This record gives sequence, C-alpha cells and structure tokens, in this order.
Amino acid sequence: MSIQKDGKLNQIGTVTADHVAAEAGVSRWTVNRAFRQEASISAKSRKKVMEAAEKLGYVPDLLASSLRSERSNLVAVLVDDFANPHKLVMMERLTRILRKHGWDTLLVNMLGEADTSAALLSASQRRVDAAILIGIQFNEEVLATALGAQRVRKLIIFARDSENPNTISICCDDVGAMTAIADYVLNKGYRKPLFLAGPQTESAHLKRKDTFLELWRQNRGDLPASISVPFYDPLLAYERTADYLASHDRSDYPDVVVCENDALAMGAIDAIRFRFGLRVPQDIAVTGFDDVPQAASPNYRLTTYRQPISAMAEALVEVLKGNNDPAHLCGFLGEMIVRESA
Amino acid sequence: MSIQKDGKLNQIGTVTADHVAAEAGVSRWTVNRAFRQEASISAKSRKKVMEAAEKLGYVPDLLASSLRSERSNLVAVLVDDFANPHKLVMMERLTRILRKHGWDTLLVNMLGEADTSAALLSASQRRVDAAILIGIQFNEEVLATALGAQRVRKLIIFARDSENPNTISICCDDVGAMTAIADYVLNKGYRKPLFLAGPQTESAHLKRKDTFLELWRQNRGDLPASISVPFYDPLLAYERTADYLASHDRSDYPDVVVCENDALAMGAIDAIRFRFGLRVPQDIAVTGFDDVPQAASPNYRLTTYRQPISAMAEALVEVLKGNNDPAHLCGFLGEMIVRESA
DNA sequence: TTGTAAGCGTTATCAA
DNA sequence: TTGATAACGCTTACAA
Repeated sequence: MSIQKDGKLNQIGTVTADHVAAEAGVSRWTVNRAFRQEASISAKSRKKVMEAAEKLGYVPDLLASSLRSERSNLVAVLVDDFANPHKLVMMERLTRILRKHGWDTLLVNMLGEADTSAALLSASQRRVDAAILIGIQFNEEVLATALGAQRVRKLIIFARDSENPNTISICCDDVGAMTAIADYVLNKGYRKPLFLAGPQTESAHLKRKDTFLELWRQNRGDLPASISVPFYDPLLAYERTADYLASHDRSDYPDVVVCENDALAMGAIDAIRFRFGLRVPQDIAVTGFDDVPQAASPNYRLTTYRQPISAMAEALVEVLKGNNDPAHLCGFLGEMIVRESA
Repeated sequence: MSIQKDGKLNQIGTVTADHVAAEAGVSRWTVNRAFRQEASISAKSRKKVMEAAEKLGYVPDLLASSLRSERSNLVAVLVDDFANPHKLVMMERLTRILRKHGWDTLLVNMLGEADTSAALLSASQRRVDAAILIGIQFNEEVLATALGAQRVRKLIIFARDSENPNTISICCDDVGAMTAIADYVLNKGYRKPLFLAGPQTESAHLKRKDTFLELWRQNRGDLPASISVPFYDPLLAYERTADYLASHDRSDYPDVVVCENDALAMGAIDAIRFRFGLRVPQDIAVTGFDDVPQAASPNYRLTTYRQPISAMAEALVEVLKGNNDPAHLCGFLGEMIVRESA
C-alpha cells in the first residue's frame, strides 16, 4: 500500500507523519502542527503539509497520539440495561454529539452490578478520557472501590443523580420535571394517582417517586399509593399493574397512573387495556417520562416528559473539555409532551 | 498514585510492566508473558509476577500494546439507524459476546450514507481489527472507495448480505427464513398477502421481498402486491399501510400483511386497528421479522421470525480470530415465533 | 525459560 | 515558526 523509509511495503499500509514530512519538505513536527487548530504554524507550511498528506493518504494515528499525550479523545459509555428503548435514544445522541466534538465512543456492556469494576477496567486499559454511566444497576459502593483502583480520569453519571462525590452527574431536575407532571395531572382534575416506580436500588437514583408523592401531599393533603418493579421492563410493569388492580376494588382504582418512565407506562397501558378491558385515559389515565419514539405510536399516544438529552450531551462535552463547573449539572429542564393518554 | 523510576509521581497513576518487573525481580518481558495464555513461562515466575501486579495494581495498557502489535482487540460497530429497536438487541449481543472473547467495541454513529467514509476513517485511526456494519444506508460504491482508502483490516456486514467482494457478510439465510414464513402463511390458509418492504436501496440488502414473492408465485401461481417505505420506521409503515388500504376497495384488502421486519409490522398493525378499526388477525393478519422485545407485548403479540443473533456473533468472533472460512456465513437459520397476529 | 535490542507513530519539551 | 531529542508502554525478533 505505501512504501516505508526502508522501502519495505508496510503490512497495513501505514503512512506516517515522517512520510508526509519528506514529501512536503518539512519536519515531522510541522506535519503534526498542521493537523491541529491551535498550533503555531504558517499558512504556507500547513498548505504544503495538507497537500502532501492528501496525496499520500495520511491520517494521524490516534493510538500513538493517545500513548504519548494525556488525552485519548476516547470515552467509554457503560450500559447495563438494553431493554429500555430510551437507551437507544441516549446512545444516538451521545455518540453523535461526542463525535461532532472529536470524541470516539467505546461501548461497554455492563453485565450486571458485579461487573462494574471489570467494565471500568476495560475502559481504563484503553485510557479513556472519561467513563460515562448510563446504566442503572451499578452500586455506589462497588463504584467507589472500582474508581479508586482504576485510572479512569473522570466518571460521569448521565441522566441520573449520584451521591458519590468523585463522580459528575449530568441530569435533569427531577423536582422541576415532577412538578410539571404533578401540575398537569392536578389541572386535568385527576384526584387518585398511583405512582409506578422502577428499581428502588441504592445506586444512583431517580428522585421522581418521592418528589411526586411529596408534591401531591403538599397540594392535596393525601399521599398517593405507589408500586414498583425491579427493572424498567414493560412486561414487569404490566404484571405489577395488573396485580395492583386485581387486588383492589373497582371503586379504589386510581384515575391516573404516573410512571417513572415510558417503558413502565407502556406496560401499564397494556395491562389496563388488555387485562381489564378498560380505556385509557377515560377509565384510567397514564403518564410517562422520556418520550421514547414508541410513545408517539397510535397505540399509546403517551403524555410524557422529554429530557433535553442533546443539551445534556453538549454539557458533557464541556465537562470533557474541562470548561464546566461540575457543580450545576443537574438542573436541566425538559418539556411536557401532551398526547392523549392523560 | 505510583512512583516512577525517576521518583516522580506519575500524573495518571500509571504502573507499568517495568514497575512490576522490579517488584517481582524479573524482566519486563517476563511480566508481559505472565499476562498471556500461550506464553512459555514457568508457573513460579507467573505467580511471582501476578502477585507483584496485584500488589501494585498493574494492568497492561492496551493502547501501547496495540501500537506495537498487529492487533488492537478493538472493533468498530457502525450504526446508522437508531430508530429500529432491533439495533439495541444486536448491539447488546455483539458487545457482550465480543467482550467475552476479549474485544472492545467502538460505537460509531454513521450520520448517513455520505458519512460512510468518515466513519470508517474514525475506525481506522484507532486501528480496529475490524469494522462491523449493522447499518442500512451505506452505499456499495462509497464503501468500495472508502475501503480502498482506509486501512481497515476487515469489513464485516452483520445481518445483511453484501455484493462487495472485499467484505464479509454474516447473515441469516433469507430464502430459508422466508420459506418458513411463506409456509406458515400458506398453511394458515391466507390467500391474499401484501408484502411491506423497507428501503429499496442499492446498498447491502435483504432479499426478503423478492424471495417471498417468488415463493408465493411458485406455490399459488399469483404474484402478491407489495409496498415499501424508505426507512424502517413504524410511523412510515403506518402511513403507507393506511394509504394502501384507503386506496383499495374493502373486497381487495389483503388477508395478511407480510412485513420485512417487526418495526414495519407494528406500524402496519397500528394502521389496521386505529385507522380502519379492523381486527388483527381476524380481519387482516400481520407477520414480522426479528422478534424485537416489543413484539411480545400484549398489544402486538406478533408472529415473527427470530434470527440467531448470538450464533451469528460467535461466528463473527471466529472471523476475527481468523478461524472461519468467510464463504459460508450467510446460511444461518432462525425460528418462527408464533403468536396471535397471524 | 528468560533476557536484550529495537522500534511502533506520536507528542512534550526545549532549543534554534 | 520550525527542528531536534526523548519518551509514552508495550511487543517482535532474536540471543542467551
């Protein structure tokens, strides 16, 4: 593919900065400078270098670059919950925006809580600039231990709030969001909500349930009922909702089920309709959270809340660049998406 | 964190093989050998090294390793279609199985057909052992050009069939799969199928539509109608199906809609139900392909076909290891998943 | 089985 | 603005 200095054909066709330097009649370091924005280099030199690079098909080797420098321009995204379609949305946004700003993404499938340490190890062995957790099962304690042992430069919890002082959380304001939902539900005249929550783990968590219950109590005086499932799985939500309804008298049914996210909301809707033959929203209304693509389907027409994922991803980039004060990154506000389910 | 040879505190706390070597009283190369399975090293030396490594918190640096050797144990997965939930299933399987065998995954968000080249460039700059395409929009021509220019060692098309001789396709046998579906539909007594296909692009494609139509013609003598949408998007499938039904007399309605995948099938079901008030399967039946998690929901209860993704991913690993004959990798057979939609 | 020399392609640092 | 030296941490090849 390309000829090396010694004339030998290189196995993977590598063209190095030295080749370009020889072609352009400059030094290797000038070639390097031509490929960075901030470098002090004359326009003329840069032009010469770029033409030579184009001609030879040179691109900088990010591996070698990462080895010598303190940056790899690589981040790891750790995911442990591929059942929730919202993960797909987050991955799409994160990878797109990270790539736009020059970062590549290492996708690490965390096989469970016990795998946290191994997953972080994988990331650290590639010298990622940061590890981003968009999972749910990681345990704060395991995390702290793993973090101490591994040389992960930054640990970012995305779309979730962590108590761990060594991590940076980027998430939306759960109080603000739940206030929007509670206001909507109240204004629509619902009076008997049931809260359907996800895993009640000790890991970085969502304050949505407690926030909603407290807001409701402040407004109406009574504390709504709540149920939960161990995973954000629509089928579990289906079963749990069905159990709840089956164990209550029709007169004790909620008039609205407020769900911690869309995955749960869709399961709840299915149960209300297919297990009890009731109508949504006429008999029981349902609200979600996330606005996954399926929420818009004619089946669900889900009233939900959309987090500003793109803005959150942009903030993450600022953190990577070191431009952001990590203290104020959990105040993002989204918007109510009103459809027909409530 | 750790002390270097020169006594300086290393910024990122790096413990190198040299540190471990000093601690264990062996050479750096013995440390290296201790960390590989095939190396010729005495059990005693290995034990000494491993204890020292444990004590110092040493792990090999994959970046430095990749730089010198011909392998990076890193593969890129290029995705351009985050709307289809089946992508989430494939990513979960691929990352899990790759990681099990020692490969890390670079997730590259291909922003469109025109981005093929840039996406492959990203991958090549990290020296991936292979680039795996699970997208749909890449163009054969662009691919060929990009492939020539970039130093990607292997290009693997996953779950899709490519004509490009320089790529390796790993996919299921579309003829076998469509035969199973056609047989099922015929045996159930349906006589007027409509085929709902995805993008009819020139890129690596699915032969499902042509195969089904031909099988049907051979069996019944008539050629079924077919329609298509430009993306695998349920909402587009909804609109297209609705258009088709609206422009036909009730007596000309199909008795079954055979869909190229589940995403389209779910859109079709929504249209049949919510736009025309018809029942599935009593008025019009629907079949899918992929068996995405949502296909099992009480809403859809979709009769579909499940590809053996895990087996395909294992085959991919064999290709990476160089153990497989790339000639016979499109013969995977899945299984019919029979539910109530047809 | 173990050790030595050389080098992977880039960048930090300093000198010109 | 440009060039030179040394190093990043590891692995290939070969020698002991």
